[in-house]
Amino acid sequence: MIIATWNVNSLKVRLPHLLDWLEQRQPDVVCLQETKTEDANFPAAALQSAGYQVVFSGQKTYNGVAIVTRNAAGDIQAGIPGFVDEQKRVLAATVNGVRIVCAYVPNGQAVDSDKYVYKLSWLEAFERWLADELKRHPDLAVLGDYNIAPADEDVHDPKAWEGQVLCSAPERAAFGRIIGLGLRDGFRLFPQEARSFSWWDYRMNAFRRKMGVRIDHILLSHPLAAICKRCEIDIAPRKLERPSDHAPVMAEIAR
DNA sequence: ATGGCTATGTAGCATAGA
Repeated sequence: MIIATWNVNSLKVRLPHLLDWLEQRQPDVVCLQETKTEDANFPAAALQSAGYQVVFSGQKTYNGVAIVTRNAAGDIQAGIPGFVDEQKRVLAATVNGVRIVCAYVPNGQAVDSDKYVYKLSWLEAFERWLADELKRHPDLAVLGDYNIAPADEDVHDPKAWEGQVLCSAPERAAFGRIIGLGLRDGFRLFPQEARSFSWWDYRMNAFRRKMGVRIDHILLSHPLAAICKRCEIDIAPRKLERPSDHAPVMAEIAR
Protein backbone atom coordinates (compact mmCIF):
# COMPACT_ATOMS: atom_id res chain seq x y z
CA MET A 1 0.00 0.00 0.00
CA ILE A 2 1.07 3.55 -0.70
CA ILE A 3 0.64 6.08 2.10
CA ALA A 4 1.22 9.80 1.70
CA THR A 5 1.08 13.17 3.42
CA TRP A 6 0.47 16.56 1.86
CA ASN A 7 -0.02 19.99 3.35
CA VAL A 8 -2.33 21.40 0.69
CA ASN A 9 -2.59 24.96 2.06
CA SER A 10 -6.35 25.21 1.42
CA LEU A 11 -8.16 22.15 0.12
CA LYS A 12 -10.63 24.38 -1.72
CA VAL A 13 -7.88 25.90 -3.86
CA ARG A 14 -5.88 22.67 -4.22
CA LEU A 15 -8.72 20.23 -4.89
CA PRO A 16 -7.96 20.00 -8.66
CA HIS A 17 -4.29 19.30 -7.88
CA LEU A 18 -5.25 16.66 -5.34
CA LEU A 19 -7.68 14.91 -7.69
CA ASP A 20 -5.08 14.83 -10.49
CA TRP A 21 -2.46 13.56 -8.09
CA LEU A 22 -4.71 10.78 -6.76
CA GLU A 23 -5.35 9.62 -10.30
CA GLN A 24 -1.66 9.71 -11.26
CA ARG A 25 -0.14 8.21 -8.13
CA GLN A 26 -2.96 5.94 -6.95
CA PRO A 27 -2.13 6.20 -3.23
CA ASP A 28 -4.12 4.12 -0.75
CA VAL A 29 -3.96 6.64 2.09
CA VAL A 30 -3.38 10.40 1.94
CA CYS A 31 -3.11 12.55 5.04
CA LEU A 32 -3.93 16.20 4.38
CA GLN A 33 -3.06 19.24 6.47
CA GLU A 34 -4.14 22.87 6.33
CA THR A 35 -7.43 22.05 4.67
CA LYS A 36 -8.73 25.40 6.02
CA THR A 37 -12.23 24.05 5.50
CA GLU A 38 -15.14 23.67 7.90
CA ASP A 39 -16.52 20.13 7.97
CA ALA A 40 -19.81 21.32 6.42
CA ASN A 41 -17.89 22.48 3.33
CA PHE A 42 -15.54 19.51 2.98
CA PRO A 43 -15.47 18.37 -0.68
CA ALA A 44 -16.43 14.78 0.20
CA ALA A 45 -18.45 14.12 -2.96
CA ALA A 46 -15.62 15.00 -5.34
CA LEU A 47 -13.24 12.66 -3.52
CA GLN A 48 -15.84 9.89 -3.32
CA SER A 49 -16.38 10.18 -7.07
CA ALA A 50 -12.63 9.62 -7.45
CA GLY A 51 -13.00 6.36 -5.53
CA TYR A 52 -11.90 7.50 -2.09
CA GLN A 53 -13.44 7.64 1.35
CA VAL A 54 -12.80 10.58 3.65
CA VAL A 55 -12.59 11.46 7.30
CA PHE A 56 -11.90 15.03 8.32
CA SER A 57 -11.60 17.43 11.20
CA GLY A 58 -11.59 21.02 10.04
CA GLN A 59 -12.23 24.61 10.95
CA LYS A 60 -12.56 27.94 9.24
CA THR A 61 -9.46 29.76 7.94
CA TYR A 62 -6.73 27.83 9.76
CA ASN A 63 -5.47 24.29 10.32
CA GLY A 64 -7.72 21.36 9.46
CA VAL A 65 -6.72 17.75 8.77
CA ALA A 66 -8.21 14.92 6.73
CA ILE A 67 -7.47 11.31 5.81
CA VAL A 68 -8.38 10.14 2.32
CA THR A 69 -8.48 6.36 1.87
CA ARG A 70 -9.22 3.73 -0.76
CA ASN A 71 -10.52 1.30 1.86
CA ALA A 72 -12.59 1.89 4.94
CA ALA A 73 -11.10 3.84 7.85
CA GLY A 74 -12.04 2.69 11.35
CA ASP A 75 -11.37 3.59 14.99
CA ILE A 76 -11.31 7.31 14.17
CA GLN A 77 -9.84 9.73 16.68
CA ALA A 78 -9.76 13.51 16.28
CA GLY A 79 -7.40 15.50 18.46
CA ILE A 80 -4.96 14.34 21.12
CA PRO A 81 -6.89 12.64 23.94
CA GLY A 82 -6.67 14.66 27.15
CA PHE A 83 -5.13 17.67 25.44
CA VAL A 84 -7.60 20.53 25.12
CA ASP A 85 -6.99 22.32 21.83
CA GLU A 86 -9.31 24.46 19.71
CA GLN A 87 -7.03 23.94 16.73
CA LYS A 88 -7.82 21.00 14.47
CA ARG A 89 -4.44 19.40 13.99
CA VAL A 90 -4.73 15.66 14.55
CA LEU A 91 -6.73 12.83 13.07
CA ALA A 92 -6.11 9.10 13.43
CA ALA A 93 -7.70 6.10 11.78
CA THR A 94 -6.99 2.43 11.17
CA VAL A 95 -6.80 1.36 7.52
CA ASN A 96 -5.93 -2.15 6.30
CA GLY A 97 -4.77 -2.96 9.83
CA VAL A 98 -2.32 -0.05 9.84
CA ARG A 99 -2.78 2.73 12.37
CA ILE A 100 -2.52 6.05 10.56
CA VAL A 101 -1.92 9.31 12.41
CA CYS A 102 -2.27 12.56 10.45
CA ALA A 103 -0.68 15.52 12.20
CA TYR A 104 -0.26 19.22 11.60
CA VAL A 105 2.30 20.32 14.15
CA PRO A 106 2.12 24.02 15.11
CA ASN A 107 4.49 26.25 13.17
CA GLY A 108 5.71 28.16 16.22
CA GLN A 109 6.29 31.41 14.30
CA ALA A 110 9.50 32.41 16.16
CA VAL A 111 11.43 30.98 19.09
CA ASP A 112 10.59 34.00 21.28
CA SER A 113 6.83 33.85 20.62
CA ASP A 114 3.90 32.43 22.57
CA LYS A 115 3.25 30.21 19.57
CA TYR A 116 6.62 28.55 20.06
CA VAL A 117 5.69 27.77 23.67
CA TYR A 118 2.43 26.30 22.38
CA LYS A 119 4.35 24.27 19.79
CA LEU A 120 6.60 22.69 22.42
CA SER A 121 3.73 21.89 24.78
CA TRP A 122 1.76 20.50 21.85
CA LEU A 123 4.69 18.26 20.90
CA GLU A 124 4.93 17.04 24.50
CA ALA A 125 1.28 15.98 24.49
CA PHE A 126 1.69 14.48 21.02
CA GLU A 127 4.67 12.41 22.15
CA ARG A 128 2.79 11.14 25.21
CA TRP A 129 -0.12 10.07 23.07
CA LEU A 130 2.07 8.44 20.40
CA ALA A 131 3.77 6.34 23.08
CA ASP A 132 0.30 5.05 23.91
CA GLU A 133 -0.70 4.53 20.29
CA LEU A 134 2.48 2.56 19.66
CA LYS A 135 1.59 0.19 22.50
CA ARG A 136 -1.84 -0.39 21.04
CA HIS A 137 -0.76 -0.49 17.39
CA PRO A 138 2.59 -2.08 16.48
CA ASP A 139 1.90 -1.14 12.84
CA LEU A 140 1.87 2.63 13.26
CA ALA A 141 2.55 5.35 10.68
CA VAL A 142 2.67 8.98 11.78
CA LEU A 143 2.40 11.26 8.77
CA GLY A 144 2.21 14.99 8.52
CA ASP A 145 3.64 18.45 8.55
CA TYR A 146 5.93 18.38 11.58
CA ASN A 147 7.23 21.92 11.07
CA ILE A 148 10.61 20.56 12.15
CA ALA A 149 13.68 20.06 9.98
CA PRO A 150 15.33 17.17 11.84
CA ALA A 151 18.92 17.81 10.75
CA ASP A 152 21.08 20.35 8.94
CA GLU A 153 20.94 18.27 5.75
CA ASP A 154 17.19 19.01 5.73
CA VAL A 155 17.79 22.74 5.37
CA HIS A 156 19.08 24.61 2.31
CA ASP A 157 21.14 27.03 4.42
CA PRO A 158 21.80 25.56 7.89
CA LYS A 159 23.80 28.60 8.98
CA ALA A 160 20.98 31.02 8.20
CA TRP A 161 18.44 28.75 9.89
CA GLU A 162 20.54 27.89 12.94
CA GLY A 163 18.49 28.30 16.10
CA GLN A 164 15.49 29.54 14.13
CA VAL A 165 12.02 28.07 14.38
CA LEU A 166 11.82 24.68 12.56
CA CYS A 167 15.50 24.05 13.39
CA SER A 168 15.95 25.02 17.05
CA ALA A 169 17.45 22.53 19.48
CA PRO A 170 14.26 22.09 21.58
CA GLU A 171 12.23 21.29 18.44
CA ARG A 172 14.83 18.83 17.18
CA ALA A 173 15.00 17.27 20.64
CA ALA A 174 11.21 16.81 20.61
CA PHE A 175 11.45 15.19 17.18
CA GLY A 176 14.24 12.97 18.50
CA ARG A 177 12.10 11.88 21.45
CA ILE A 178 9.28 10.91 19.08
CA ILE A 179 11.75 8.88 17.02
CA GLY A 180 12.99 7.38 20.29
CA LEU A 181 9.53 5.97 21.02
CA GLY A 182 10.25 3.40 18.30
CA LEU A 183 9.76 5.14 14.97
CA ARG A 184 11.94 5.62 11.91
CA ASP A 185 12.08 8.55 9.51
CA GLY A 186 10.82 6.79 6.37
CA PHE A 187 12.65 9.15 4.04
CA ARG A 188 16.01 8.33 5.60
CA LEU A 189 15.54 4.58 5.27
CA PHE A 190 16.82 5.01 1.71
CA PRO A 191 19.58 6.88 -0.07
CA GLN A 192 18.25 10.29 -1.14
CA GLU A 193 19.47 13.15 -3.24
CA ALA A 194 21.17 16.03 -1.45
CA ARG A 195 18.93 19.07 -1.01
CA SER A 196 15.72 17.05 -0.78
CA PHE A 197 13.03 19.33 0.64
CA SER A 198 9.27 19.31 1.12
CA TRP A 199 8.57 23.04 1.57
CA TRP A 200 9.76 26.10 -0.31
CA ASP A 201 8.76 29.71 0.34
CA TYR A 202 6.47 31.18 -2.30
CA ARG A 203 8.75 34.20 -2.45
CA MET A 204 12.10 34.83 -4.06
CA ASN A 205 11.81 31.94 -6.52
CA ALA A 206 12.75 29.67 -3.64
CA PHE A 207 11.61 26.46 -5.34
CA ARG A 208 13.54 27.10 -8.54
CA ARG A 209 16.60 27.96 -6.46
CA LYS A 210 16.22 24.81 -4.31
CA MET A 211 15.91 26.94 -1.17
CA GLY A 212 13.71 24.68 0.93
CA VAL A 213 13.39 22.70 4.11
CA ARG A 214 12.28 19.12 4.78
CA ILE A 215 9.57 19.39 7.39
CA ASP A 216 6.92 16.95 6.15
CA HIS A 217 7.59 13.42 7.33
CA ILE A 218 6.39 9.84 7.35
CA LEU A 219 7.46 8.14 10.56
CA LEU A 220 7.09 4.36 10.64
CA SER A 221 7.09 1.95 13.56
CA HIS A 222 9.88 -0.59 13.29
CA PRO A 223 7.64 -3.39 11.94
CA LEU A 224 6.42 -1.05 9.18
CA ALA A 225 9.91 0.31 8.49
CA ALA A 226 11.06 -3.26 7.95
CA ILE A 227 8.58 -3.69 5.10
CA CYS A 228 8.89 -0.19 3.63
CA LYS A 229 9.90 -0.44 -0.04
CA ARG A 230 10.48 3.22 -0.87
CA CYS A 231 9.88 6.73 0.39
CA GLU A 232 10.06 9.84 -1.75
CA ILE A 233 9.05 13.47 -2.02
CA ASP A 234 7.04 14.17 -5.16
CA ILE A 235 8.02 17.66 -6.27
CA ALA A 236 5.88 17.54 -9.43
CA PRO A 237 2.83 19.27 -7.87
CA ARG A 238 5.07 22.12 -6.65
CA LYS A 239 5.74 22.99 -10.31
CA LEU A 240 2.07 23.49 -11.18
CA GLU A 241 0.24 26.81 -11.44
CA ARG A 242 -0.94 27.99 -8.02
CA PRO A 243 0.79 25.20 -6.10
CA SER A 244 0.77 24.44 -2.42
CA ASP A 245 4.05 25.56 -0.88
CA HIS A 246 4.46 21.95 0.35
CA ALA A 247 5.12 18.88 -1.78
CA PRO A 248 3.58 15.49 -0.98
CA VAL A 249 5.69 12.78 0.65
CA MET A 250 4.82 9.17 -0.10
CA ALA A 251 5.93 5.74 1.11
CA GLU A 252 5.21 2.24 -0.11
CA ILE A 253 4.87 -0.50 2.45
CA ALA A 254 4.46 -4.19 1.57
CA ARG A 255 0.89 -4.61 2.70
C1' DA B 1 18.42 44.57 6.58
C1' DT B 2 14.25 44.27 4.64
C1' DG B 3 10.73 42.32 1.97
C1' DG B 4 9.78 39.10 -1.02
C1' DC B 5 4.11 35.43 -1.80
C1' DT B 6 -0.32 33.11 -0.90
C1' DA B 7 -4.81 32.19 1.40
C1' DT B 8 -8.63 33.62 4.26
C1' DG B 9 -12.21 36.64 5.94
C1' DT B 10 -14.30 40.26 4.35
C1' DA B 11 -14.67 44.62 1.85
C1' DG B 12 -9.30 47.64 2.57
C1' DC B 13 -6.28 45.37 5.14
C1' DA B 14 -4.96 42.16 9.09
C1' DT B 15 -3.27 37.62 10.31
C1' DA B 16 -0.76 33.48 9.51
C1' DG B 17 2.20 30.60 7.31
C1' DA B 18 7.58 28.65 7.65
